[in-house]
Amino acid sequence: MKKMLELLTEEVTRAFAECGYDEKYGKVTLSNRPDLCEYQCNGAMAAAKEYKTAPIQIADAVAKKLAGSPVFSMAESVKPGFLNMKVDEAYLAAYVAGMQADEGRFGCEKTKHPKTVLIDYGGPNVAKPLHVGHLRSAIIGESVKRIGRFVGHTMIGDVHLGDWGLQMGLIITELAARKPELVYFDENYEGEYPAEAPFTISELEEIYPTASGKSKEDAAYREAAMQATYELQHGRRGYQALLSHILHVSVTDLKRNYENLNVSFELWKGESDAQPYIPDMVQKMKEDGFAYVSEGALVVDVKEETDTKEIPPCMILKSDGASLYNTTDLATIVWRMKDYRPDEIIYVVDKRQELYFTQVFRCARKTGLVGADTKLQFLGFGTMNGKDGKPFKTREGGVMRLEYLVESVNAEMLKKITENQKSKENLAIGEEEANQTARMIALAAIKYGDLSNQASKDYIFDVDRFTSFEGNTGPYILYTIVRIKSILNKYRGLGKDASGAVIAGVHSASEKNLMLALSKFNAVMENAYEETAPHKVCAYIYDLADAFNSFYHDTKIMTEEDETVQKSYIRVLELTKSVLETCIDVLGFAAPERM
RNA sequence: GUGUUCGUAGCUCAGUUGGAUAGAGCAACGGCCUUCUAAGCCGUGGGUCGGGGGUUCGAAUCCCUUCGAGCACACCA
Repeated sequence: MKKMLELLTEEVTRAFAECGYDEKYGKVTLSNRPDLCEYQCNGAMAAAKEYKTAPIQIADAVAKKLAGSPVFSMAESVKPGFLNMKVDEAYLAAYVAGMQADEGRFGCEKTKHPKTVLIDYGGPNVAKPLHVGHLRSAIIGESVKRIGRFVGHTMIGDVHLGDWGLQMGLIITELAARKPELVYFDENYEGEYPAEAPFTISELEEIYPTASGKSKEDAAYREAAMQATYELQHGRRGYQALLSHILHVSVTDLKRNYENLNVSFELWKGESDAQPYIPDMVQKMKEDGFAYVSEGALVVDVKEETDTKEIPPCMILKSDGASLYNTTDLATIVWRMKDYRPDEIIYVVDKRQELYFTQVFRCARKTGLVGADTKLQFLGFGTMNGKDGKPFKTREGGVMRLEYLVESVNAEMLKKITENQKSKENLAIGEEEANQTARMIALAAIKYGDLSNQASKDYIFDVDRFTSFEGNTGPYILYTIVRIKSILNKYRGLGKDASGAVIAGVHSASEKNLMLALSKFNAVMENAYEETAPHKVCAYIYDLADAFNSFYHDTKIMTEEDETVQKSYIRVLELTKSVLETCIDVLGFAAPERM
């Protein structure tokens, strides 16, 4: 379906043309004076210059042409040269009915030019628990992926595991110190290695920080870890067997954690997967004359004339010949292009890495790793701060595990639900349902709290505010959906059925308002994808929920006596519910049945 | 130092890409439940959009300048 604004623009454009003015002036936008009108067109003021005519004269003429239009119930010209319009009720109702007939899409067409988009988010490290720093990447990335998918693109999420480097050597070294008898450390061993890992996830999570701490104080220990890293990377069998154990144990745990956040990845690739591509890539960069030695390191210049500041070259190899983060990221681009040929790669990363990624992107482009037809997009997100405005920490000042954060919000939510249940004897839910509901609301609180802010800005993670059931919060959105579900259940409980009915006209101002909000759905979704801006979906559902709640308040649906009108209401409710559910689904959470 | 992002109500944030009287939520105050979930709805108060200058019919939005804050600036990831 065409967007409402497109349809209105077509109509106004026609009027401009009929008056002899250029069509480009007919653009209709949402009104910023809702007290005066629903839509407006400012084209007359722009046209005034070209035609040397008073804007109000142009607006008058166009308004006259719009009189009697089936699209507008009101179109008038105002003071300087505004065109103010209200959409016709029957026209609007028909549009909304069209949305409903469009099962699952609600008027949002899939893109005519579907792209393959690889989206890199998550970025957890193997053997280290997820902490709050991983939260934003997961939440934002998942949402962008879902929005893209809804709009019709092929979205491939890659977790991009941190599974390479010294950390692996550290773990192996510590393990060797604790259990030297394991076959993995026997260089002469030639048999098969055990299928069972010699450690659990909690041991692993303890081993790494211990080893990391020791290496900072003990030079010999650090040396051993570096040696182990080297041997691992150069094919020592026992160490590679250990690596796959570490990976397996760690990834299993990571998957469980991400699942709790309703976040999933199509690809579980890591930095280690890029390593095989490094030698050829570096070789080619040298041969093509892009890479040269500077201060001992191999670098590629990425300066451009339009730069407002000196951009340092992109380093490919350190002066000791070792690879580094850049090398891995570039080699990752190599396999991504080879295996998936994406039209676009989106990096959902902390915004502090922006300069670094411009270097990598320029280098990839310059050296031909990606062609001009592949877009590399940096989606940087801001820091999650505590109530004090400083980076989020535990009470002790440490990094908070993501699991603990989620658990504490779950607990807080369960407490609130339990309290609330006391006042609702007839709606009381069991303990198990309460637990599950609490988790759903908690997730909505966390995700909505994050996503409703612009991704690129820092934001304050305020548990009390996010878990509040009042105002612009996730719980408020869920509550609205639950209210709708409740009416629909009651309606069906009476043995009634409105499934064949059509949305028949507008019956009140609040219903029109609700329909106006509904009609924006397709434009919002497309725009949210184009601007990779989940917060626009949040703003939309808040508006929609608000419009619904007003409608709900002054419309008695169950006691409506006119059967046709009642069915029409029910259909509007169903559509509102579907649109809200579709929206929260792309944001990555869902609504319970009751709360 | 260079660059960059930002500064909007007491607090947390929007602001449709230059439009009319700058909007929400929280907090404060006042109304609305014998009727579909009051986790709701309706209303009141609260602003030199950091300051100054400019561009034009018109600026929170674009340009300059100034003050203030955050962040980044090749062998970490």
